[in-house]
Amino acid sequence: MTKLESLNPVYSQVKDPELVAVRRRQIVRAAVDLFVEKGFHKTTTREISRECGFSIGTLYEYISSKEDVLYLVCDYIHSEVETRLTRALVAHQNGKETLRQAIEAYFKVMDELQDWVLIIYQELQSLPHDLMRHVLRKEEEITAVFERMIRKGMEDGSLSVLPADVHLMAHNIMVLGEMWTFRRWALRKQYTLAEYTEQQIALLLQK
Amino acid sequence: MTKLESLNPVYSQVKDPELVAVRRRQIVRAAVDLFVEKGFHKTTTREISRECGFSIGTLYEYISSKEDVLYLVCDYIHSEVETRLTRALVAHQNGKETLRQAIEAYFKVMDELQDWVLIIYQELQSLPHDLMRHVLRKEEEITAVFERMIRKGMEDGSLSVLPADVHLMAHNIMVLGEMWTFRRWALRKQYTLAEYTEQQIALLLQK
Amino acid sequence: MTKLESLNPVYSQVKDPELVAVRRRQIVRAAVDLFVEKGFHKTTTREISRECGFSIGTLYEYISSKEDVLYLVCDYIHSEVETRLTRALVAHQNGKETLRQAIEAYFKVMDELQDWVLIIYQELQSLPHDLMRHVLRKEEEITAVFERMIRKGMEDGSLSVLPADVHLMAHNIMVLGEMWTFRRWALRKQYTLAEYTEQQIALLLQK
Amino acid sequence: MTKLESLNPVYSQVKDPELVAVRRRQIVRAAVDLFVEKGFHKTTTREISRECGFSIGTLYEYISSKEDVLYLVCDYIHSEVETRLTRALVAHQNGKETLRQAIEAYFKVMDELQDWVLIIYQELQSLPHDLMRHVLRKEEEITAVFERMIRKGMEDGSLSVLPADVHLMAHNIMVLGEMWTFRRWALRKQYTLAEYTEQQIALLLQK
DNA sequence: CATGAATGAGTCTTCATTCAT
DNA sequence: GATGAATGAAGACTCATTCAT
Repeated sequence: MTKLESLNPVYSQVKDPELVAVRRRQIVRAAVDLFVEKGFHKTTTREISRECGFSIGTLYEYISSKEDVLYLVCDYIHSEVETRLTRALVAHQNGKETLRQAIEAYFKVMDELQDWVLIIYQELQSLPHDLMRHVLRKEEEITAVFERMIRKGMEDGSLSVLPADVHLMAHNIMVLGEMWTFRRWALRKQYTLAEYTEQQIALLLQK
Repeated sequence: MTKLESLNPVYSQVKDPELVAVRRRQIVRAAVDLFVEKGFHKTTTREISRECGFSIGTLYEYISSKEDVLYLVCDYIHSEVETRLTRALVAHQNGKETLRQAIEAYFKVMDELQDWVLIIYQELQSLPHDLMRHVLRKEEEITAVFERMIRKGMEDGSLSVLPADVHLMAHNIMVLGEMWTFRRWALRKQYTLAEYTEQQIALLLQK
Repeated sequence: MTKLESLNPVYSQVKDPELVAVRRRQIVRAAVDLFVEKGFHKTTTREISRECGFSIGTLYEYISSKEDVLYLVCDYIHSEVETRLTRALVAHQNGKETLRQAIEAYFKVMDELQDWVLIIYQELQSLPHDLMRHVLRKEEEITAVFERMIRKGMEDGSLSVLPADVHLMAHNIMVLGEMWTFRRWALRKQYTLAEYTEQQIALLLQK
Repeated sequence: MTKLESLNPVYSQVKDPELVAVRRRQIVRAAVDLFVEKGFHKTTTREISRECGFSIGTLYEYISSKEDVLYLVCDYIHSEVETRLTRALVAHQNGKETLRQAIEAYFKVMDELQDWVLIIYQELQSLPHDLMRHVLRKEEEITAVFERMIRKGMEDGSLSVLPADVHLMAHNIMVLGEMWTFRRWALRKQYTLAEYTEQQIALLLQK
């Protein structure tokens, strides 16, 4: 955590890294709820500090702009996705089975964190360029997890995917998982998460 | 056009429908450019009116809130997508071939209008609920176009898709097309549009 | 009417005095209702013209500013008060009885036109100085009616009022009548119009 | 003061009640002058803040709408009337004499604060309903002061008023006092304050 | 470290009035 | 005489950010 913190592109006035971590966790928790409820633009810094339980002045001791809060939130959400995904991953005999379970786990995480995932989809654009790059890098890291799994399956012969398709397929898995959140207005009318997952896996892995 | 106008949820003070259509086209043209450049939130109504070449008062004769402009823009973009897609559609002997060409056409449109499509993805959330519904309905209409094509292919035997998968597949086509715009930060590094299209079609239609 | 019109301080583009009178009657009728409903400031000229049934351009053919409408309305209300008051006046044997009946009639008119009278009380201040003078003159004219009656009563011996009090008493009658409208929030809880009238007359004429 | 503050229907962002009181006094002082000069509608919030000596943002830390300023002003004026009236009241032997002196004092206050009283008469209508109720309640409280005095005079036999007339008489005193301000265009031509007071008392107390 | 009052540029929106047709 | 589209100054209010305490 402290290592991540030191890489953190968000500047803080306060020097005690322990305290910074604690306060930022508070900030993220408060902001996520508010962003879910009313979006980034309609949430004020005052509301965030109030929800955090400290003053607006204190808030600005730990960030240097409202966008920083959005970055912290996006970063946290990605971490949460990663954590939960990793936790759910179990190595199986063959790569195909591992991938199938990973997709299932991933879609489940998307469902659990749908409001949060939506924040990333909808508010990312409001980040300044350098902060956006950080977030996109994380997205790519998660994508890479799937890419590695696909390769595993190809190596052990359980999956037959063209080498040229591997990268794309990983992206597809990511997007089709996120799609469960950002197309929920259409998909929820027709599918449960289980049905959606099963059918997408079938299409992806070409039964 | 007048029929579309009458269905239009955006109120105008001005009674002449001809003029309303003309002015709104101006508004959309100006706003699209500005939204592409700086996003909806960072674009001011004054900038829009200035770009239109008329006064802020005149702008408000044709809309009743800034959100209306966003709606007009989203609506226009969807219409443009629909128009170009329809224009590109040619019936072929079998449904599979028609679908393949449709996907190709659709992806091409996504590429051409990528900045515009991005607006819908990024700013839709800023629409009031009733206006958002209108936009989502249009999205569903386009999705339905693909659904019908898939069914055609199933009927003439050129496509073998499970009935339960049809709806989902149509959504996947839509999303994988849009993904070319909202994941361009990753995809452009690896694929040209032609490559991307070819590979996605291969995956979708399971050669 | 045309004579009054010619004295009218409100300028009209239109030369046909007949038409001016007709249109202005429309304007007053529309505006009175709107002013009662939402007050002068919150009523727009557009609303007035819409309520009149003609365009905003036409409205401005018959007035030269929004304040003119207010003046026309105030003037009309005063005329209406005067007309109804005059209509109700019947000469009796003695002046005291005449006055008593006049007060009764006046209070009744105040009650009937309470919403209108309120407009004068509340919006008069929005008139430019010269128009306000016109309205106040009319108020004085009505006051003078009561003054003359009191003098009649003094002359025929039915009323004993000190000469120095005559003018003031007339003003008091006016104000106590108007008070029935502008203090209705308090008076209505305690009195009917009949009770209010009876008691005020008793106090005024010192039974 | 804090007790009054807690009953205050005007919300402030600022927590320190001491400071709120100080700033609001500034606001009232600035606004009263401006309202006297140009009326509520023609006074802008920017002018108020400028006159206060602080920024528009600061103004809005202590109120939440322009109407709040009007309420603060009305409230202050009433308080001032009450204070001055109370200060001037001296208990005399009998109730009639006390009342006479009270009326005199009240009329004197009306004269001193005529511009301020006029604000209440002319701008009250611009208050939202709930704020208007607060103001009217205060008006009733002052009215009740006179009512109690009249009853005192009835009890000690110095005044002979019908029980049914007490309430009305109190209202009449209030209105005839305020009339000195809102009919000054007519009354000033004929009376000095002393004359006006003397004659009204004579009429009210039926020599 | 924490506080929160102060700032003021910036935003959307309104609406009385004009004038070309 | 009638119309109504165009104008743009003006107004209320917001809110991210700072800085003295």
